[in-house]
Amino acid sequence: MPAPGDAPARTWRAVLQHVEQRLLDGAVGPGDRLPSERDLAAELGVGRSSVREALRVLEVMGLIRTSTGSGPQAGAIVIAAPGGGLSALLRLQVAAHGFPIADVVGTRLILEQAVVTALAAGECDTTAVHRILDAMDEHLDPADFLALDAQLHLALAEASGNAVVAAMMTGLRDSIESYVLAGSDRVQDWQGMADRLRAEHRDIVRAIEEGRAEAAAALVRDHITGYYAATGLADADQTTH
Amino acid sequence: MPAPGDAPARTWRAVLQHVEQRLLDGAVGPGDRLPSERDLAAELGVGRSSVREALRVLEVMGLIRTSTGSGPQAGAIVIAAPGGGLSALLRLQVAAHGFPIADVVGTRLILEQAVVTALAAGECDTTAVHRILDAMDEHLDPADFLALDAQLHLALAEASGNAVVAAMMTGLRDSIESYVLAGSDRVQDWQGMADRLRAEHRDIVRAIEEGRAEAAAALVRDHITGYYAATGLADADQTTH
DNA sequence: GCCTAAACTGTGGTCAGACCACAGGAGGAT
DNA sequence: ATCCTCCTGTGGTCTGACCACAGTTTAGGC
Repeated sequence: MPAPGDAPARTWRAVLQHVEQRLLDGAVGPGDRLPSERDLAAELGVGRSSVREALRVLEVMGLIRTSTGSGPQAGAIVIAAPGGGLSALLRLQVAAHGFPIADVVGTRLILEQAVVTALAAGECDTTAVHRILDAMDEHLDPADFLALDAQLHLALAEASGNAVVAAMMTGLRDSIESYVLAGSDRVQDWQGMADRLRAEHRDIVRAIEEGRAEAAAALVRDHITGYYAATGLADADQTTH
Repeated sequence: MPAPGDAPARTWRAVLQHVEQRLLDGAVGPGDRLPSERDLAAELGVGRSSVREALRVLEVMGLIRTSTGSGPQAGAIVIAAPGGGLSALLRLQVAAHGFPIADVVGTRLILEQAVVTALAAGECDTTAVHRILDAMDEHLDPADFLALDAQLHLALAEASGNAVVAAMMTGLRDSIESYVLAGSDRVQDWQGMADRLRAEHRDIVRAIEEGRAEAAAALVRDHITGYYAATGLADADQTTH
């Protein structure tokens, strides 16, 4: 028996489940095209609006990409791009006060520490990381600098090989991007702050490459909490070890 | 300059941004009602279909709840319920092979360890946890047992006070619920497995209450990896310390 | 005057049809 | 062989209509 507050049969949910089932069956996978909206509607005996609402959900969740026109690239094709959906979800929840910013930062802290700990423990390819590190020496504009900073942290997450962690970290970062950017305005000596962040980045990467897991985790923790403290955002000092 | 592949002005996105802006402005918050679909359409000068597609997105992301009828409880009401949206997102991504199950389990491992570590480090209320613990002594059916197990882990996450972590853990768990359930069929001696899980749960809670953070983390790691190993799912032995 | 039941209003949910812009393929003209 | 035009099918959007539903209002009976 389902929960008493179960939804009373919404058509678009049926469409969603149908597509999800196709996904689970393996009938369609990344790269494949979904039937056209009109075909799907006729196949399921529902209106096109219901199909569209279901496809809209799949689109914002990063499961499909829709294109107009004709040919093999047109229509709804399955892409499994988790990043965008998570970012949108977290950003909206933060906007609606469902997620306190402190909790977002705290979660990022947990994931980042786990990432560098794992990287330090095993072999990993840091060429992409070093390229971003070098690029950050050039730029001085806060917005560009922070964009590269996000890329750097994402590169570390991807190097750890866990797609879920990488997607979540991207989403967490994106969801508070505007706050991070606004915080940069409150920094008096941005040049000094940038230099400090650069140095901390290189310290972290060095600790990873030398296999000092505990040190890398501590450096990351200080790196993140330090920036948020300096910019007047939440201290976010919880759920850390 | 935005990315070259920027979406060419989709109407429903404009509606979404409009609502998001209202959320950010604080013009509407949890508990408030959104304008009716027809009013919103007229206000923005768009069709009702576009409004509906935007509201559909907000609904699946757990931001609003829609009800038919009239009165104060009808219409689209802002609720900031992050759990459902995250669960749906992760479940769909797993279905579309965007997220390997091993990565989901690995991420859960990271978060659960962080949760118990934080709980052991500070004071926390474990009455809700103990209630679930006692309830698990009664039930024997695998499905019911695993449902209570999920509740237990969720209660721990909520006790840590981080809403984002709690929501993510719920989502991660839900997204692989079917696999976990299927795995229970492969267990020869379910009674023995249940007893083992019960004992492990109590060990974990005891370690938390006694402030043994390192031990609690280790117990949680063994608890989760042990079950997945016994049920033939991914060993998921990555990004742990 | 009070209570009950019917009618009303406004809501989301769904469908049908229409039109548009767009991208590719088919076909003929050069 | 090349280029150009027309055609087809796609998603994107709008409009109008109808339904089920839940409150609110009103009319009716007592």
